[in-house]
Amino acid sequence: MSYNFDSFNPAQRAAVEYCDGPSLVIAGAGSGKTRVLTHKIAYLMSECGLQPWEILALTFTNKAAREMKERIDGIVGGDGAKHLWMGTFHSIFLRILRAEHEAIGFSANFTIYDTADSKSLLKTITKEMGLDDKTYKQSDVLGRISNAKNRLVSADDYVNSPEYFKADSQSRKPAIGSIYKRYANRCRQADAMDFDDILLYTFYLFEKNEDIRRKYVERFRYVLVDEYQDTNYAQHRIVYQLTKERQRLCVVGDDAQSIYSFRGANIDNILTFNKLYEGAQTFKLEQNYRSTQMIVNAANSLICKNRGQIQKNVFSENDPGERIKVSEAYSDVEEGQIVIRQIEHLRRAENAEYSDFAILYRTNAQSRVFEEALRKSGMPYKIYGGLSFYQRKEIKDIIAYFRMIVNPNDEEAFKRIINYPARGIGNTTLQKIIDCANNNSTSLWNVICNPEVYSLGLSNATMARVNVFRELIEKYMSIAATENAEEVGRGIVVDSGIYADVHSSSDAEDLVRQENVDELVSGLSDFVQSRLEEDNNNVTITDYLSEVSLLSDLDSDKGGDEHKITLMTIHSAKGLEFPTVFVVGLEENLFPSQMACESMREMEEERRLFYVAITRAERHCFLSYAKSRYRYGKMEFGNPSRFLSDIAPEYLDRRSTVKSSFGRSADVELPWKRKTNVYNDEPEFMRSNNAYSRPAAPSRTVSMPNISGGVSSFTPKVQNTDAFTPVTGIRRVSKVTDANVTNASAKSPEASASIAVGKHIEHQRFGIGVVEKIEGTGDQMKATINFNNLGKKQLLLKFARFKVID
DNA sequence: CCGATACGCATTTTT
DNA sequence: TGCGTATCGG
Repeated sequence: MSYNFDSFNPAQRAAVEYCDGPSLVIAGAGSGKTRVLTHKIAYLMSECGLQPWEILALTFTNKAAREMKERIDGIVGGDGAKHLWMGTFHSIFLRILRAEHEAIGFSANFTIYDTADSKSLLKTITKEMGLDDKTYKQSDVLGRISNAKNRLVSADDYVNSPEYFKADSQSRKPAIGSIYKRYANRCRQADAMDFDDILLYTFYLFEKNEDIRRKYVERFRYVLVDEYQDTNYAQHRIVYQLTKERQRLCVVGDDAQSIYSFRGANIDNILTFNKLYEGAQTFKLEQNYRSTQMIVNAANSLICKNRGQIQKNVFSENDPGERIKVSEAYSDVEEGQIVIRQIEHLRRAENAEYSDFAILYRTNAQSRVFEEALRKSGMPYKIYGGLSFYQRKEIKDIIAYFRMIVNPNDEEAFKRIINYPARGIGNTTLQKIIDCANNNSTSLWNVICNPEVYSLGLSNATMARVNVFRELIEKYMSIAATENAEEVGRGIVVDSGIYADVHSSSDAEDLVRQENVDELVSGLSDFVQSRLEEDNNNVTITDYLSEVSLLSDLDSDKGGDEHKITLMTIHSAKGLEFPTVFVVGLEENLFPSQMACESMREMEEERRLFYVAITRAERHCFLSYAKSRYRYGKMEFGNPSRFLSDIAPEYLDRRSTVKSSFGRSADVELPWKRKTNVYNDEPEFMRSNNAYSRPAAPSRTVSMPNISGGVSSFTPKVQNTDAFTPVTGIRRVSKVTDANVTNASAKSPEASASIAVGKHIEHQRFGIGVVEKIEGTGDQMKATINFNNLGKKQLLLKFARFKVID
């Protein structure tokens, strides 16, 4: 009956066991946080009598949610985890908003605008309002709006707020309020929400509909929040709405690893948790099981330079380990070589795998040099970051068609595809449609569906072209509810002319587009397939869209990427660990970033970022900086990062540091030492975003054409197809042609016939498992399979792709 | 309406 | 440097 806590330390165990009231788990880096979280959920189910659907567990990534579910199934056995309400804030609340759409005045199929859609709409709006789009840069304006929403400030609140108006006026952007107002109206008109709206509307849904709030309070008998240090105010308040009566919640996080305040995360949520939830128990997980003592100590000595943290004592009882090595390189290229030499050395000395290494940097642009160096030396690597699959133009175009079919009022989708592929509808025509829609407070789609009502004033020829488009969309709208997503998707890709368009030429660029389109279609096919296997319902394009709208960069760990060196930004490395980590580019104005030097808040966030970087390392951690590097095509000279001197010297090995042969010596007279620490922190209510650009720091750029010639010859090709070239975003290794896709979805009647309880089968996606139960007959025949890696799943044999192996 | 060329401007980004 | 957008000419 009692839970097995054998392998837990006292703090971990206490954190798992305490379920009666609010609790805050401060989980130092590498302290087994995920383990506590997953076991706590298992414990709630097995020891506290909670059903999985009575538990709400909020994470920050889809990947985290997926991995935790798998681990929970592993602990509990069976497939209970799939009934948990576990997912990102956005996906969980989107689900609730769709169910309660009437209460917020949206239709059930409202669209989610991604950042590009939002910016595009803002651009349209600034133009309409006759504002200068240099003063009202879309990214700035969107940042402001986003920030307001994250603080639960609606458009109406905003225009009525003297503070916001004053701040905007001071930065000479007094119209932001009216832009926000107009933006919000347009989103509503288009039946669309942006990412931040998901939280904003959830808050208002609960705030204004007590009955609905009660319903979910009743449902969620226990609430858990992971990465609490990265929640913003809106998320924090929503959690409070759901937990204030019962107070049964557990938040887990580490204030020292808060690195997303630029996106609105508010570290105060975790720092003041005990005030909001009085009597909350605090548990500190302080033993680090990941890293050597040296690494932990070095990280501690760094992070204690920040103020205002929760007191804790992270320690390691692992090997003492070796000091952190610091290397100085003359150039960015040499820095790459240093890293490579070190990898070669450790491969020989410790028999290390390529996958044991990670190269972490502050900005994506830094990946170039390492890519080049690794390619030259023939080492396999993979790069994370860059354009995700769903951000590619050809993919966005297709998705825009899907969006139109599901919600024809979607203005951004409309703008994107009205003339793609080209059908002779230009900007003038589009502008007329938009103006007309604005004047009549309706959607673009309504305007083209009722041209006589809204007197569009288009020529007959143009109107005819518009009608072709309208009929195309209408045709698919009418079949979207009954046909499955794959049929609809294939149909639209061909019918719209996209297929012909990407096949119109065969240069390298177009080949990539073709592959992407094929990949989307095969992804669609996979999606339909896996949904069909698990239940019998029709899988529509609406289902598909609601699945992909919150999937930004599809976690590319699909396989085939083992045995490779990992290159990524420090931000994306959060939560990961590697035996050996290289933190590169430790230079002033790069890390810490130039942008962070004005405010202490941001400087401390940079320091936490460095802390995160170091604590990714299990055994070896290497730091490096280059005295010169190419930036924006120019050679720049830099100084070593102040962070290097933030680490206590007894944990560093700076032997390899060569004294500078030109310029200033690294350890003497550093520019920031002359500065007193006066930071211009913004007023509290507009903090933590990038909405206002700061005055640029004086440039120290020096042009050095002679040197630049030599170095620029390393410049990699843009489009590369050799074997080591990583593909950013997701990749499916298999090339799936039309024919293959159809074959792949074929049923396997022979397999279904020979299946029996006790037999082993190999499923195409789920791997190997044992048949535990068979029920139903004919098309309804289902089997319960216990998969080795995934636990139990019910499959509908009619659709399942597997073979019997014994 | 589309292509070519010029300009300007650059963090981090789980959603 | 190199990408994304703005503008002009066909």
